[in-house]
Amino acid sequence: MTTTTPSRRSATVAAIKATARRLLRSGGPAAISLRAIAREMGMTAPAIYRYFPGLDALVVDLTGDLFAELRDAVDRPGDDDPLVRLAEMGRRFRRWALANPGEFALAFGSPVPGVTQFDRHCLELTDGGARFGEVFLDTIAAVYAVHPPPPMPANLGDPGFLAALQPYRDAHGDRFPLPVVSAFLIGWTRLYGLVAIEVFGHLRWAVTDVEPLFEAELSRTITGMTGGA
Amino acid sequence: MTTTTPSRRSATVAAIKATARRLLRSGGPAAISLRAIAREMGMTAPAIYRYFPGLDALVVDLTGDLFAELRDAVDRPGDDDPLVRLAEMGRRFRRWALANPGEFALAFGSPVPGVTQFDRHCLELTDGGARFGEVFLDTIAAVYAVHPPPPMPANLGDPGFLAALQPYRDAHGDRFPLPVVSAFLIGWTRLYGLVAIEVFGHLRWAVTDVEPLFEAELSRTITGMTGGA
DNA sequence: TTGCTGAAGTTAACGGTGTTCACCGGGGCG
DNA sequence: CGCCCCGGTGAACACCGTTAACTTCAGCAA
Repeated sequence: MTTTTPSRRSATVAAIKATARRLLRSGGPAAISLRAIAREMGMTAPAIYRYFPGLDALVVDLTGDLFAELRDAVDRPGDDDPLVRLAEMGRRFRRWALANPGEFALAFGSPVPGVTQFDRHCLELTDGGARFGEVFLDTIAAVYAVHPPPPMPANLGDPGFLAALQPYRDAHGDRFPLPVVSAFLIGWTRLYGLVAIEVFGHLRWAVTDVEPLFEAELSRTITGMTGGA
Repeated sequence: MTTTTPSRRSATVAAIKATARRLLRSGGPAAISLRAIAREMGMTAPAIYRYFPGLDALVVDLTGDLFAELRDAVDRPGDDDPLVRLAEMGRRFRRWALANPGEFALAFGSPVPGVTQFDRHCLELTDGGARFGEVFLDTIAAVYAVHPPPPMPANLGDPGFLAALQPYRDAHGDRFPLPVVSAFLIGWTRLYGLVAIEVFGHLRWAVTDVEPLFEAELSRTITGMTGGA
């Protein structure tokens, strides 16, 4: 058990991830390569295997950090009306994604590369996704502590849907009532769609500035959470 | 001008794309490589350069085909109520995406690889995206020929938003009235979000079966197109 | 028939990638 | 002192895109 300084190892790990992050910022996810990282650090690529079992593991680890960073960037504890806070969280999410497109692509883009890492990827990042969703779930719960929840949409009260919620239940138990979960799923899906379609440029054939659409859809979603249709 | 059989060349082009498609189906977008294609065809990789200027061009070409195929898979000419037809188109889109995740990732996933091909990619596929959106625009126009359009959401009547619609206008002119465009943008964004989040597995931490959520959001969106909030 | 031309494919090579293996230097501990 | 093992190197293998030079061969013209 030669501990040396245990901080030395973790410092190198942090340096590796910082270098990977820099490559991600400048060249997108595909620019992250072990050899490029090692080159920038004045090392050789095999040395990184002392710290990570492979490139995939490094990327997954980095992505986990991104979820935490994004959670901090989005979370906005305050004593405002939770509805206002929720809207502001949506805007902060969009702002972070637009400012960090490569990071967004890593965390929320298309995985599907090799079927091999696909499962491992998802399993290890389940925690990140769940903890990220928690921030929104908390705020929506705060909303429904003030405003009455709207009537549940059809299909979302079925026992089949309740059974489909098993993964969520494993992560969060019964901490949130069903209307909160339902509102979260709808709101998060819309927010994801708006931001992903903008960051990935899939609406560039139609519109140059997505912000008006975003604001319209955001306010429509927020107001829909309290009794609207 | 030794034409030989001009069909021979186009047959080889088709064979190359078919092989690429097969690799895409079995191993995702990252599995498409010139060497693998050539290997499966009993050729060598440089031979493919007689037909495509490079891997990127091949992938872009293939993606263009996917847009056309998807348009055919989604389009449902019929004399039903256009609202019913629109809902069925949404379901067909989801079904196609779930059955062809790799293809969906190629057409609607995160680009962002190298900044180089990014622009070229988008420019060449603008046409595909626009022609694909056309199918939905047509149907929504048919909807509003029968049902009255809902009140325009805030922000989407601003002159700023009208100016932002320039790319759309370049592609489609003034063929569709503003409420049609507005309803399309909202509906398409929601549909994209629902399907992408499911295909990419970003909701697997919460839910095993997205279908109830999809159906709830779909019907909410469809009904919202005719006077609902 | 001969000869040219151009399309289609090959081999070899360069630089890039992840990953594995054998090796080695040096610091902490028994 | 001697051992061990952590962190690093170098070489190698297999894969990738891409380029250049070369061959092969069908088809047309003189």
